[in-house]
This record gives sequence, structure tokens and C-alpha cells, in this order.
Amino acid sequence: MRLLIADDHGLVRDALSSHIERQAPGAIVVGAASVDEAVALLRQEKLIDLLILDLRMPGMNGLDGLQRVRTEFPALKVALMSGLARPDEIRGAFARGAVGFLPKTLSATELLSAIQTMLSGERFIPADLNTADTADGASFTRREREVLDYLLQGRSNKEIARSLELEEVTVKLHVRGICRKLGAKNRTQAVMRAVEMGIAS
Amino acid sequence: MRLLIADDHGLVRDALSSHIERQAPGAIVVGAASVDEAVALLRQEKLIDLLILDLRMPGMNGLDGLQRVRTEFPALKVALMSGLARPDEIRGAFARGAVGFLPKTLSATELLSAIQTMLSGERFIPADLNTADTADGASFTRREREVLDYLLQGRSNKEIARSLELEEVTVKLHVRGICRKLGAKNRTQAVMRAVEMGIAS
DNA sequence: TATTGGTCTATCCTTTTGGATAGAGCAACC
DNA sequence: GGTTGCTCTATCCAAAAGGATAGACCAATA
Repeated sequence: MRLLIADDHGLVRDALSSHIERQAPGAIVVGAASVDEAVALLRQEKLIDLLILDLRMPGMNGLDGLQRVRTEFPALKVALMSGLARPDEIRGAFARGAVGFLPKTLSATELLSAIQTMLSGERFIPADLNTADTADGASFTRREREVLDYLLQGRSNKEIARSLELEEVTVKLHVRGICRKLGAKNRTQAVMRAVEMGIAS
Repeated sequence: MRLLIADDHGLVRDALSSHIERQAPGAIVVGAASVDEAVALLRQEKLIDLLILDLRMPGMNGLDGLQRVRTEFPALKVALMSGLARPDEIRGAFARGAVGFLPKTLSATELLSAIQTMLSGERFIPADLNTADTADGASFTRREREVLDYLLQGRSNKEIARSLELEEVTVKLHVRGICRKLGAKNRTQAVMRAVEMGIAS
């Protein structure tokens, strides 16, 4: 069994792989710190049985990273992993062909059995998805999330519009939505709120 | 060596403990899913050498959780762990007597040596914090600092002018100065820069 | 089927920000 | 004395941001 774990936290990556390799003798676990790195590894190493993708990491950009991987490697089993996920992201993940969704609240033994499940061809859907949905506080829509990412870089509405291929008015619309949900008076305050709330990750 | 890891992600908890226990024979690692649980465990189990606290978890509420633990168990070594932390949180952690700060970008071997360091009585301060912290130290004038404080609250020029008893033009002047010194295009970017550089008090 | 929620766009409008340029008071320093 | 740096203010102007309201599309859902 060969796994590729893509997570930008080296600690999580190392700890997971060492745990899995101990619990499942013969398992080989490779790590990647970004989607790009994962794709590069997949291109030269065709023998991966399962890719575990962290939802919030460089290159993911919502579910775009998953899409990318699925397009280039349609036969590869891909599972998403996340500490905090919105229901639409989870549904979107399955809609894009993911074979499982792993909340980080899973225990390590549950993780192992989930991996076994997925490797055997089943989908793994954690039981507590229905209940653990709304841990978020401020729930952003997909677009708002994207816009927020740019806000956090101090981009102007015009720049954001160009990047996302939208009109500037539309970006303003989303910015207002973000401010409303964060209880902020303006974009700068929204950015600070996001940082304070740890949304900026 | 006895560790208590408090993290609400069971996966992280289990993986870390299994990794540590394998790499450091004789180590005992206990897990807790919240600050409350950690405190409860500490009350009945006095033999913990080091507590590792996740910064973002139930009961932490900023650094309140750390404060609580430090007050009740002043002799206990406590390290904070976080995927993404603001420099002021890191400084605050040390100010409250933490013996270390562990970014999740650490590799697992680095983590182990960090733990050894802390158990031996040293403080562990990751290298990339030192550099980021003291880097350049963009020298602000007294007024610029004051204005920056308000910027970090997302205040408008008009509000800042009222608070500091200045004309709005003058505030603009200082805002421009701040942006120039931080290499920012606008106030929002300046705020993010300030946060990243740890200027945010 | 009707409704809801997310999305995108448009047209107005006001306020805020950012930038340029210029003058003046004040304290520290060579 | 002269210079330098920080401070404050003023008057312009252009660009950006923020806000209101309205119409439209689509997918999921009741």
C-alpha cells in the first residue's frame, strides 16, 4: 500500500506517515507540501494507491486542486482531509470523484480503517458529517472564500476581479457579504477579523 | 518523559503520540481534546513533564487557556503549537511563561529535538520566528506607530483623526508613510504586512 | 411547480482613500 | 547659523471603496 500525503504542515505529514507505517507494516508513505509538489511526485511515481489531500493548503484554492489532480490522474484514488470543512465542500469533493473525506477529528485507528476501506474500493464517509457541519462560526460561500483569500493579500477590487474573471461590481458584492458575516465595517477590519479568528490559513 | 498533547484533532493527537513514542522509547504520551480535558488530566496525573497546547482549540480563547493552565500549574512546562500564529500571540505566549512555540511546519524530527530542548530547561524558539521578528524592524516615528495602531483596528482616516485630534489630511500623510515603509500598496496590505512582521501589538 | 440561495451584472450615488505639492512650526544636531 | 527630520495643515485631484436597488440565471429543494 502506497500513500501520498499532501499537507503543508510538515509536522502533520511526518507524524501521520510514521504512524501509518508503524500500524500497517509494508505501507509506504510519501509526503508533499503543496498540490504542485504532489502532482510532480505523481508524474514520476505511478505507483501511488491513494492520495490524501489537505483541503487548506497552497494550490488547493477550494476544490480546484482536487479537480486538477482528478483531471490529470483520473484513475487515482483521492481522499480529502480537513480540520474544518463546509458541507458544500464535502459534497463538492465527492462530486469531483473523491473516494473519501477525512476530518482531522478522526482518531488514528479510524483513519487506518478508513484508508483500508478506500483502498478496497469503497467510499469513506465519516458518520459525524451531518452533525459536525457548522463548527465554523462564519460560513462563507465558495466565492466569498476565494475573494477573502485575495482580500488577505491586500488586493484591490479591480485586481480581484481580473484574477477571478469577474466584474468589479461583483467583487464588491462579495466583499460586502464578507464584511457583513465578519461584522466588519470595511475590508481592512474584515482582514483583521479573519486573522484573529484564524480563518487566514 | 511524559507528555500531554491537547489538540482537538484526534488525528493529529494520535499520529503525534505514536510518532513520539516510537522515536523516543520510554516516552509516554497522553492526549486531550480540549483545555478542560487537559486540566482535568493534570489534576489527577501529576507526573507530566511537558504539556503541548494547540493554540486553536476549544477552551483556548486566544491565550486565556494558557493563562489558566499556568495559574493552576505554575511549575508545569507548557509549549504552544499552532499551524498559523500571529507574532503577537507568540510573544504573548512567552510572556505568559510558555517554554516553547511549535509551528506545525516543523518536521517530526525537529519536533522531537524541540521537545528534548524544552525538557532540558531551555526555551524553544523556532528559527524562522527569530528572523522574521527582528527583520528590518521598519522604523516608524511616534505618530506613525499611533496611526498604525488604529489602522490595525480597521479605523477610517476620519475616525483616527478624531481620536488623535488631528486633521484628516495629516492622518493620510502618516498612512502613506506607513505604507511606504512597509512596502504596501494600501492600508489593508499594510495591515497584513504588519501582522506578518509581528508589528501588530 | 414554486421557492430559495448563490451567482453575476448593471446603474446610480456618496464616502473614503491615495497621491501631489506646498508652506510652516519646532527640536536636535553639526 | 544652517540643516535635517518630524510634525501639522492646506488645496487640489483621481481612484477606489462602499452602499442601494434591481434584473437575471441556475441548481437544489420543498
